[in-house]
Amino acid sequence: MTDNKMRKPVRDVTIADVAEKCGVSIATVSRVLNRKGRYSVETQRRVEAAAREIGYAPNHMAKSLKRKRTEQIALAISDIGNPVYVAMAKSIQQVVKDHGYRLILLSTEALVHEEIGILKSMAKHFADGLIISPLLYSEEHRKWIKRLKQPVVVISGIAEETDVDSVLVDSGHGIRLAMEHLLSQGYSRVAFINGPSQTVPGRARLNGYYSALVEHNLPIDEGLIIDGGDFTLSGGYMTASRLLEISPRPEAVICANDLMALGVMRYLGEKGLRVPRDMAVVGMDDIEHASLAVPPLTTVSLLAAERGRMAAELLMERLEGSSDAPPKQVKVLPKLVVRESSVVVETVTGGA
Amino acid sequence: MTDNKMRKPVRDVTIADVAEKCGVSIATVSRVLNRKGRYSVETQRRVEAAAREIGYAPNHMAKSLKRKRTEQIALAISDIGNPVYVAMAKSIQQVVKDHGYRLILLSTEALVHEEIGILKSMAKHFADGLIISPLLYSEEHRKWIKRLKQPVVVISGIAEETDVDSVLVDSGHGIRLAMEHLLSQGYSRVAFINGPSQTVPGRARLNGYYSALVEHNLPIDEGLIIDGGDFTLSGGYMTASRLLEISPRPEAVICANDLMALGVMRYLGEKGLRVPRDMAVVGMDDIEHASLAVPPLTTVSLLAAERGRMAAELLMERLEGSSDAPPKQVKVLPKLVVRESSVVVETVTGGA
DNA sequence: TTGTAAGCGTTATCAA
DNA sequence: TTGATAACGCTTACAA
Repeated sequence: MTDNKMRKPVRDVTIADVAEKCGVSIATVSRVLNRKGRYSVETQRRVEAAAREIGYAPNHMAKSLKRKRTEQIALAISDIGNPVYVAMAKSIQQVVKDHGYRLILLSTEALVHEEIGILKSMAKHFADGLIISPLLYSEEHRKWIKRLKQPVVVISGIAEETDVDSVLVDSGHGIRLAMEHLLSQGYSRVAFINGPSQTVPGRARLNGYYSALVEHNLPIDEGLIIDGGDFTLSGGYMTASRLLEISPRPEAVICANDLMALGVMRYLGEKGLRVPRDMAVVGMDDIEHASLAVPPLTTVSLLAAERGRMAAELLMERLEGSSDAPPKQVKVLPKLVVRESSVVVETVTGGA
Repeated sequence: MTDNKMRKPVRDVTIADVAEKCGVSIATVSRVLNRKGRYSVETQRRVEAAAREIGYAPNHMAKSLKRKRTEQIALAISDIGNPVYVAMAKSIQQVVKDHGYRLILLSTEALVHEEIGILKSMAKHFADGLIISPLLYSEEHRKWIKRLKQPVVVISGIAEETDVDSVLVDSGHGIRLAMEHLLSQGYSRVAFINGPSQTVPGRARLNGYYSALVEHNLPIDEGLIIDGGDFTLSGGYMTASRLLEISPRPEAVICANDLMALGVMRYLGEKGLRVPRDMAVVGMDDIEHASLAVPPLTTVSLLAAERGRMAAELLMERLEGSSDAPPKQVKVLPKLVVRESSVVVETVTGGA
């Protein structure tokens, strides 16, 4: 209301301005503002007052250049729409913030060249460290990660590479847990809807499915395997129709992730099939939507939040401590979470 | 395998190394690498070869300091777990990338002091521009935004502030659309589950509910209003019980967003109530899950993706063009999306 | 067409 | 306890 046409000042206020303002050198100002070195209380008072008064804010670019650190951590994930990555991001955020870093989230939209692009720009020093959960682990990934000066932590499936810190979870084993559970419930014809099979998680899960079959002396029927597309809700929904084309109809289906499982359940619901009575459904990831689905979805937790936390801690350790310790691989075990979408419904007659 | 203990080089390769390598000055290297100014083809060849050979990557901090631009845009959103913000982020990402900027996503976890923190650190020049969708618009927000040198675009409800570029949507009007629709379907006792009522969207939606009642000469019954907590799935689920405590039971419910509506539908489902037969449900936002819910959820789209795109374009315009043009406010109209969760089910007897 | 040199805003190493 | 001053790695006049 009162401010008439006052343009924002064109040059911004620097350390030199506050130095001049209170008649000390820029060195002193820097010392006071960073609480480094020695200075009198009186000087401190004056510098701080001056800084506040003229609205000084340290220039992050200059600081970074000089200190050779940006105080930023980059997190590269393939899809911010996927609750699993959201969970990871949140726990990572927590850890890095506690250590004084800002987390910057980079979404690659599942594009490999975007991932590589991020790796490349790490070389340009726009962050001090990187946590990446690559969909693919190509030779190019390896090459770039090796070349980087900053520490990198990979969140992935089983170890593709032992040269780099990583947090691993064997999602294939998760699929085996799911299969075991279904068999124990009496289901034996179990279909599998996979995500993109060329990706690391896609491949791991498919292999898990195969080895579960082998493990239990079940026949391998390629007709029971559906390539689901893209790990999304609508991906699951859209491929579900192919599930119903299989004949005889499978008794249960394992989906490569919860989002797809949810999509499948919805399709089944629309077609009038009841879960688990007409078909049992198991997912993977244990996202929030899973527990609130109707019926609540049985799933295999891959402990996303915990993996995130661990990855962040690994990174902080590198950043703050022994940067030349040998690479660490920390493993996490998938955990079966049984809910109603996969348990045989007995006639409820009150249990004793 | 072959690489024995070769430590990553401690100093990284600079423009000076390239210059030395091919016997030209650093100025020439800079010119070639930035394709600026004049140089012979021969020089270009040599510089480029040398750069590639010794693995030169421009130092982003130095470049930023000199050029006074980071080539980064910050996007501050309150919850990366909310699909609405994801949709926004994706379309913003698209636009800024096309203009050569990197988008960095900052999640405030709905904490106001985090929002302010981001505003403050903008003053430190860690990004060239900011898009923010504040939950609250306090005096402190205003103060900081005004002080910033970088352009800021606010994505919000109805204009709180005309001093800054903004993309607005009147979500209160959206609630009115929902109400109108429900009334047209014959529902008249309509409850309202709100998100946090101290937030901008919370307040706007509540006001929308009131004015819809007034508009249609309906009695205002505070008993029909539930403060839902936090705009999340489980928030909706958990408050749904209070919905059923209202007596007589409302015929329909409008939820302040889809996530909460989905939570409500699940609760109702568990309690054996059928939607819309026993209670109609309408949400807001039109997230992907809404169309795939059972039954598909009627909702009011607030055009998140489009608002994101517009905000980004506004920002790019500021950055590339007339930075002293008067602030722009662009408005977007909420749109009703009718699905099955709110339409009275006639006995289906085949249409003409 | 190329090179020299002056910054960008800091931090940090010296002396004073 | 303070102040000059030299970097940090780059861009960009200005000269040559």
